[in-house]
Amino acid sequence: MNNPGPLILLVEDEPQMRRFLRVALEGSSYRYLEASTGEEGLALAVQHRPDVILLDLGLPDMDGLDLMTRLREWSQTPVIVISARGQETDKIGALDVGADDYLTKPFGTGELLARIRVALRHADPQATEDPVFVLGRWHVDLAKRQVLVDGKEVHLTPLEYGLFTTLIRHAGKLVTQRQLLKEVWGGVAGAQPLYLRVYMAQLRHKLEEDPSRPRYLQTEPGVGYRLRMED
Amino acid sequence: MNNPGPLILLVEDEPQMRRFLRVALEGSSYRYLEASTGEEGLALAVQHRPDVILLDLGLPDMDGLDLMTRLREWSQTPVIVISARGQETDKIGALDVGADDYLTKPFGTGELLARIRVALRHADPQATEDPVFVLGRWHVDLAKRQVLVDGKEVHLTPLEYGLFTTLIRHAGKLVTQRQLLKEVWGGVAGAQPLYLRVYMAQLRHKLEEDPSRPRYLQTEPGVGYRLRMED
DNA sequence: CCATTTCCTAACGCCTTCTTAACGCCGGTC
DNA sequence: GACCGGCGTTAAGAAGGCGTTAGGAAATGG
Repeated sequence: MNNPGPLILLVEDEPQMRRFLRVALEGSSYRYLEASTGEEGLALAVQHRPDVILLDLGLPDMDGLDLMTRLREWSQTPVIVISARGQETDKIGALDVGADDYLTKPFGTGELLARIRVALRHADPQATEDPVFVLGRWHVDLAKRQVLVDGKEVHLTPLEYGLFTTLIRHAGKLVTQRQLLKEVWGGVAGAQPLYLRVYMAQLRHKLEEDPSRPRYLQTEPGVGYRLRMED
Repeated sequence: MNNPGPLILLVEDEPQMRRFLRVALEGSSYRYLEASTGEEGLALAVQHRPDVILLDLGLPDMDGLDLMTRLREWSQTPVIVISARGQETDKIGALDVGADDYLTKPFGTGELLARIRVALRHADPQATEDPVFVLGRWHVDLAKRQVLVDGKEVHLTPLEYGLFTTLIRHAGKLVTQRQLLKEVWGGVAGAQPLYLRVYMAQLRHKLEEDPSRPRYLQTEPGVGYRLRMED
């Protein structure tokens, strides 16, 4: 469950490029390592066994192709080459000594991340998980429309689920009664604040440890409700 | 079997481009097939099981991404997308629905061949079996359209099979009634939720141990159905 | 053209879900 | 300290959705 996320190794000597790559990887829940020379990169690869390697060919201490060759003597880790040189012979050379992809600078963050996903998919075809909202003992998979409490599935009716996910969408923020009624009941006339009381109670019974003292599903008297994020 | 060289499938509608690709592959000891439409491409893929597919996104009869999706339902064959569109969103979209590489026109013959070699390298030599979906006592061979329960073949009508595989394709996820009707009945007007009730009942009778208490084919009242994965 | 399979449709009873009402609790106000 | 409004809780009735069955229409295949 608490998968720490794939590990990416950057082998890149230019500080500017390293910063760019770091920013690209941050926020995508990847862990990453940095090396500024080929030798350092090889050492880190041996030590930490990254899931993907991003390799700049223009290194100061050794040729990128040599590094590829030495790496492939013992490791099948996917390598995405990043290079300023867009010559076809460069690409062919890198791909033929074992690189899995070749990106020419400049390139976009989105494409890089997509190609990293492809590389990860190749390494482990099974692992294609949905984004999951986690809070305390709750795991909510919006794609599956599934709610787990302590790993056990809890069934929610359409209105319960709608109310719950509306609060999740505005996690941490206060949501007014009017807003909840509009988003969950679809703006149909006849929706009353009473509904919220009833369904919040049902949600707390199904989800909260102590429904009478809700930890996360909190009431903001006279205004609305809030999904509390801090612990 | 004597290895006659990898088989490449070209899916490309422009004759000019097809000629170029054909020339690129000739002399490299590749065998190749050609399709000028998406449907033809899918048919050839099913029949001949190519080792690599070169796919042009700009097809006349169907969207390239749809073709990718339908192909990935049963096949892990590496796909190299070839496109005139170099937009980053195009690349990301194609890579995320299962493409293994993305080449923007124009490109060099050498690079294409190198990327084909990468794709062939990725293809696991021993993983040539049909993709089989296994769940409990069920074995579903998506390529052969064959369903086994406890090793015994169970016959499903086309609609039953379509409904079942649609749920398999979204295994674990909830599929709304609207979605099922659209994907199985093809968006034809007149498709009613009643159909789902009838065919789900038939599926449960043919597949579930206790049809009155389905273990896998579950109803989400008011929303849709789900193929439950966990036990 | 006939036999067989497959699909559509209607009817009925059961079950989940939604709505609504009643009541008790808590806090604030006069 | 009594009143009042907002909230939580529970339960019961209403409404709608679902499973099931069966028979006729349509499509399929020889």
